[in-house]
Amino acid sequence: MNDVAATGISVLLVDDHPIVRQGYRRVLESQGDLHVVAEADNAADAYGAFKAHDPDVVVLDISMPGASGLEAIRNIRARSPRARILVFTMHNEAVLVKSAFSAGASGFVTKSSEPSAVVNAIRSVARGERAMSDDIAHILAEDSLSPTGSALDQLGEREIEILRQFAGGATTEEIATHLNLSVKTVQNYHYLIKTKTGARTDAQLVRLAATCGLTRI
Amino acid sequence: MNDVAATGISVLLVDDHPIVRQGYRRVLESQGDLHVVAEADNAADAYGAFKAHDPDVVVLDISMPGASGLEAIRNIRARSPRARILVFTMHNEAVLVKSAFSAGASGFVTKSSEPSAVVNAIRSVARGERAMSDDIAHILAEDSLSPTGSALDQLGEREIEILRQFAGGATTEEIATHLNLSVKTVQNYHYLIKTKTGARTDAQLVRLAATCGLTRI
DNA sequence: TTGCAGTTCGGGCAAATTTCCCAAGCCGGA
DNA sequence: TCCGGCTTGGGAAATTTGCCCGAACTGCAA
Repeated sequence: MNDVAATGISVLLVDDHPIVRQGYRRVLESQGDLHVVAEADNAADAYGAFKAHDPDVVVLDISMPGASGLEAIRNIRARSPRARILVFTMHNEAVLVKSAFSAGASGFVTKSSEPSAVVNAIRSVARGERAMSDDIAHILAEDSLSPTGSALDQLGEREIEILRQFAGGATTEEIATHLNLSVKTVQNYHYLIKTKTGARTDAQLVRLAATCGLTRI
Repeated sequence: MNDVAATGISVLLVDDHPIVRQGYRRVLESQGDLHVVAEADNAADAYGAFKAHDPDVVVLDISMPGASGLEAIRNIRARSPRARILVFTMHNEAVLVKSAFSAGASGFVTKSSEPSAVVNAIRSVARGERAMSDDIAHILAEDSLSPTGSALDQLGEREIEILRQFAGGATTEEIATHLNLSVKTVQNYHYLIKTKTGARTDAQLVRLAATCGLTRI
């Protein structure tokens, strides 16, 4: 690992908006100890940039076109398990946060956070600690009060199948017919899937299914 | 009007993410002729800041909580018809662009644009010209050639806004709070949107919003 | 063999939401 | 001026959700 104390923290910025990257770069560099050594504007380039520059921390927005940011996290971590990745996005859904962490992220900070919170999160992640912004901690705390599991891997075979059809746009009756189940059973699965994944909305369920590759949009 | 040539261009930044504002501020100020004289983090404060500082250009992200950005545009223009407003957002839906211009915006630039395109757009708008980024021009052109409008074209601007938030994972109550509406009204919009678009399921609605670029997954 | 744990399947019932229908206010165009 | 569309919400019946429950079936291990 780099000698962080002596050389400062090197950062790889991944975000699809050029001017946003430029803005972050200036904010981070004004801190003195943070140095943006590379940028990438999509998930596919992120790993190449990571390999080329071996940054201490990857700061990455998961809402990007093309491959999902979650995939980028998995991609980088699979080949460089010591990589520190800080997710930095406007989204604050519990499902997404949990997916990001289980994909291998070290931190999760929303864009609503103060700049100081963001740079502190970068420093924490560089030290190998876990970091998240206050709003994320709150959402996760709220979510953890119900004895749910983590994300999609907690679902059984049937639940996955029903989630797939549901996210594909099928109605409850249609799913019941397809699978020769009673409507009530499908409704119960629907409810179970929501509680297990922590989704509070059907829309969140669809987004989860999409980000996990269960359905294509 | 201010003497732009002699004093430079004063800018009011409106965006709900503190670090994003900070980033823009640094990028713009590095240009020499652009000066950020005020910031606002929501549509409600935008007009107050405008009145207090009388900036040459308002740079505003329309995807904000609270009153929609479109409302902020109308708000400012209604009371100060000479205001120059440049919409600066990640969204690139033709419907949104048209709504923004008819609300009184002078320009529309996406965050995918190069920083140089953004600052040039600010200068154009300050000179009283209309400005838009290349991708927006392309989308508008494409849209005007298609005989069959997108499914979103039949929706009003409120419906679009509610659909965006819904597809983003917000609950009915959250949307009602964000937009200062009764839950009942949001429910009615939800129903109306479904019937207008022909979606029979919330999941289909999310997919529609995603394929139309209203939301990203 | 027994027993435990997990998955699948569905009933029940109160609470919430969806589905329609309706109305009033506002604004822009004919 | 009148018409039509958008926005905002009330009302009431129909449906779904949220959360409880039990039962059958599986595999697995003691």
